[in-house]
Amino acid sequence: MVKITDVARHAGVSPSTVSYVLSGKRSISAETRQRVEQSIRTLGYRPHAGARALASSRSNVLALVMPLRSGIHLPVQMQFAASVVTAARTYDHDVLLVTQEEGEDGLRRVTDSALVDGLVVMDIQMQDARIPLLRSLHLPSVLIGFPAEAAGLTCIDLDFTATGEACVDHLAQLGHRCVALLGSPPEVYARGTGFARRTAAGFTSAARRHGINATVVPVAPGRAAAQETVERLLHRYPGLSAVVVHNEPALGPLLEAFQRAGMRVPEDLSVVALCPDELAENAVVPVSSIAIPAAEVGERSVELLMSKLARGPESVPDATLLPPRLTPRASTAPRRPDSLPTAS
Amino acid sequence: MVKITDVARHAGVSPSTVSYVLSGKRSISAETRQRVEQSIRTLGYRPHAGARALASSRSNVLALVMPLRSGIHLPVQMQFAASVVTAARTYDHDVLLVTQEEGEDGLRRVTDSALVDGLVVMDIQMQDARIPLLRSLHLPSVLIGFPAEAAGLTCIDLDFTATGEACVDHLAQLGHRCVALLGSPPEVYARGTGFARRTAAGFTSAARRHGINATVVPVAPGRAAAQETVERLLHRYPGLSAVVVHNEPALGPLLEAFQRAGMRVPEDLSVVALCPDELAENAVVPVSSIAIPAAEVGERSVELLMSKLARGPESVPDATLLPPRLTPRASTAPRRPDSLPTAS
DNA sequence: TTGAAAGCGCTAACAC
DNA sequence: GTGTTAGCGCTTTCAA
Repeated sequence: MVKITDVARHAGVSPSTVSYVLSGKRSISAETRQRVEQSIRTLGYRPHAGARALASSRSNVLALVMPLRSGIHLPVQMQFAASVVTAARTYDHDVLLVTQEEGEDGLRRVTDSALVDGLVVMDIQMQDARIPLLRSLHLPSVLIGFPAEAAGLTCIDLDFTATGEACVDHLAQLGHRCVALLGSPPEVYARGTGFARRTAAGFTSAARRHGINATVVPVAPGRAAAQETVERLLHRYPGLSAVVVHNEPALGPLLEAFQRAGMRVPEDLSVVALCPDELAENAVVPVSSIAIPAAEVGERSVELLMSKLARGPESVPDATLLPPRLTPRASTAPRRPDSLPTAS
Repeated sequence: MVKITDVARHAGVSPSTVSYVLSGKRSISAETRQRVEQSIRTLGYRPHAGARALASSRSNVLALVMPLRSGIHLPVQMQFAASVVTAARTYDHDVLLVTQEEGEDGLRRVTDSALVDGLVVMDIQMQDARIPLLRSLHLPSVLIGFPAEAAGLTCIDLDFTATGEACVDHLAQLGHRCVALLGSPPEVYARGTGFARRTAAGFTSAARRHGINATVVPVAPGRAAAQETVERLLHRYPGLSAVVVHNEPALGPLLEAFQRAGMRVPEDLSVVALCPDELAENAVVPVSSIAIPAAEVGERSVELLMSKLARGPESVPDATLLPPRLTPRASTAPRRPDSLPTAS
């Protein structure tokens, strides 16, 4: 194994100079730098990670805590992991994979042993058992998603309020005057789950702004529930010409139910969904949609973490909300003049 | 931070004793051990990973090299990653995520810097550019899949020969006497790709053993090609009553083509596929299938790596082939007596 | 069965 | 702008 003293000898300098050339933590004359860099290259020197970590109390590794069991959203998760790894490499860091299942012990372990310099924690729940630990840690962390009590934590996610608004804006622009948000199961709203409420709030306020008739309807799981929801909805709002679906597993069943009710998409009904692009593209009718920007979330979360690492926790905002991007597909079209909404 | 000397003092022993209690590398009197373990617990001691790595030249981390871009097989990949991480934890190791895209440089980096003790490399190609490097490395590695030249490497994968055989055995048992293997695109066979050839070999030899009429047909990509392949096949083998599909993307189109040709599954045609369970379950007709045993591959690959680490490279076989497990679903049924094969 | 002490390879004062 | 050197916290001889 070639070590720093070998490089130093080869370049005719001291070990510290080699170290400083590598870290850039003090100025080095151009010619010395050249010589050292050349020696590093010809000797194929790579600093010993453990030694470096011990001496500098920096491992240059960050933990990515993610659910590895969950069967849903895999493409999104992978995209996310990929962008975290890629972004980390950009900052000369590696990524240690920690499973959600290890829970707080996992965090403790990688943290107490100084294995990692910081944490990116995915899949944050409203009431997340790890939050207190994360708060007490002296290591910086970035959370994907917002817990109920987010003050003092660095969180990042899609801006769901803006997302709800964007959906309505899109539909309003197409002339729709009566819209519904088909959302999560009732208990999700009851629980006060953040993203569901925020989407609904954005949806509602944008509708008000546009002077549009709007309603929010929870959708219980299952094909039957979807069918029933649609029937009731159409009965109650005969003028309905557009819906926003914020309930991934229900998207297919809902589309089917509308079709069965004689509503063609997009001729009779425009549909916007909040779901992964893959799902939207492969629906019976390709669905206009807004997806969680997984790659961007990953990249930004690493940037936030690196900033905290380099410039302290005050250097980043508590919350960063990524703007939604709506991809128009075949499921949204201008409202047909004959499908006027009934007076609200 | 609590360090080993703190524990030593607290327990009234020397640092080395604490170290030995932790590593078990020399015998400790029961009462000393008790005392030390108690001190460790009350102080919440966790060895510093870097210091340990430096002193012992073992990082207790292994690299998982996987493709993070690929859009296919995600569930399988995730399952695999999950089982690698879980198995690694079993051996008190952590997992560093390295992307396929980093290629040989990535391997060099984590390897030369002593970041990891060994490597699990997924998605090995027949002609894999990383093989020479992997060979020259002094670190142990385990490859998922078999390259063209596998001698001296530790490789693990599903036993594709046995898989081809198992499919035929299943069909023969159901009374089928004329079967076809609908395989990969022609160029895959031309390239001599290992798993494709091995499956075909197993298929053919089992058919011979059973005295069954068998043919192997490559399937080009695309819906049209599938349709054409089916038409030609049925024309040429009017007595065909069962097929094995070893071509994931073609499965759907092939099923459709058979249906269009008037062959109902399983009444007129039994179908076995080699694909992820998820795909098999969600096909038009749930398809009897053999899946790559991702979780098992992951677990076993870690076991192999740990064995090489602990007992040397000679302690493990070069090749480990996992036995196929066929899951019967609705797509296979006894041959109908009236659909007798024509004399071959 | 246990302790003392010499490093492991690097970084970061401190000195010039 | 560069060199000297004292650790970083642990493991592992060597010695008892």
